[in-house]
Amino acid sequence: MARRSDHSREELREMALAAAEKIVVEQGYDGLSARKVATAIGYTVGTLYLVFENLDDLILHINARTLDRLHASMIESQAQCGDASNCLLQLGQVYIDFADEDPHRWAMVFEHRFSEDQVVPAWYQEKIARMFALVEEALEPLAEQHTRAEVTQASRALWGGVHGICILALAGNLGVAGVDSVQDLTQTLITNYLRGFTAH
Amino acid sequence: MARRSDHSREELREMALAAAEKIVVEQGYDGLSARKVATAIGYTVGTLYLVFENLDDLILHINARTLDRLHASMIESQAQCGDASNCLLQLGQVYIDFADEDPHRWAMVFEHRFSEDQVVPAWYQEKIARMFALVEEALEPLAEQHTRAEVTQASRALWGGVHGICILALAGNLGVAGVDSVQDLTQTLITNYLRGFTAH
DNA sequence: TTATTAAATGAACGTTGTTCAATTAAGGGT
DNA sequence: ACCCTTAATTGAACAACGTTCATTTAATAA
Repeated sequence: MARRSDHSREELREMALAAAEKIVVEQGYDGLSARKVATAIGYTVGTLYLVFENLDDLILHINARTLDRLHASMIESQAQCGDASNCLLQLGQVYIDFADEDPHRWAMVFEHRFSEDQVVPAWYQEKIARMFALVEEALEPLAEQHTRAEVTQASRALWGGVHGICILALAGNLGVAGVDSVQDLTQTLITNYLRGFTAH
Repeated sequence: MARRSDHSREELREMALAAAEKIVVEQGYDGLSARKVATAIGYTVGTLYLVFENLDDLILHINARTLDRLHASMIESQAQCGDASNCLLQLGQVYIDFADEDPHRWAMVFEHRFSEDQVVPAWYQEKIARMFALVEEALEPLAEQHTRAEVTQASRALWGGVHGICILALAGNLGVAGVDSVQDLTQTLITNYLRGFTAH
């Protein structure tokens, strides 16, 4: 039934995503364009639009992969991390390392604004929620004195905080240089926050 | 000596900035274009480039204004804010309110990435540093047990944190709706952080 | 061998940032 | 009153962008 196809639709998607990721990693978001991706996989622009709705759709799927890798790293760090406090510190470290090692891909997840009419699909939102769930889980052992709602609240506040340090540092707005300084800031935030959170 | 000038260079800059701000406020960063600004002030594109180096330069100056207004709001909130802890809580509230009331202008300050070769001028960096200095000042009374360097560190961690909540909430990544929830999160972060910071 | 049909193309459209030769008009000199 | 100088302003031009879709290509079924 299939006509003229060197690659299936699914193969095409995979090739396009891989090529696009390569461009983003090397040249940042601004370096990405439909024609560049198409050329990189040996096809023309038109073909790209048979496989993705538009560029935002492509970016959404790249971001989904990035979030998957980030989540995997975070999960891995929780395998044997000691006490609850240490587990949270490790989550922070993994998060900062991840952003530092692949700033362009990370930036695209958290800085790219999708066009307002485009709805961010539920399965994508879930990938973000998953990250916070991990923090919430790590926070649980320290929260005997708190309700469930308070723990949810705390995980959002704490992780929003870690994220903020990360984003300001990467943009060069924190007046700090080097990953180590950013790690220090993050550890400071987490440590002090937890001390406050667990104080009776 | 002056030839054909309905407006001086300085007037032109002012008009362009005002028009561009209007566009950003109403349509967001994506709605901004050199031609739109030029049309809005009754000139053509070319003229805009006599007065600004390029679009990034224009945006930099809009952002500078935004930072000035933000700084003024933060200063004002510190006039009579009670004890140190309350002063910091007020700073947080002002920050969130500011972002909430003018999300497009705020987003352009913290989400627009300037092209990498372009150097962000010192006077601009200073406007960012000024904000952190304010936090540091408010933190001072609570820091008897800490060195100067630790207070600087703490102000960056804390304000990075507030910023992170703000940015995630505005992007809709925190699963919360309404300014009040964001204010709650911020207050949670500041309160717990301070409790940890001041614990002996 | 031909007809069918899906795959792939690439020209076209409207938009973008940016440049710069060409044009315009105001003031001073005669 | 005239021209000439000179700064102010223009707008056509360029390359690149996202997106669309009539057209072409080629693999299969008949």
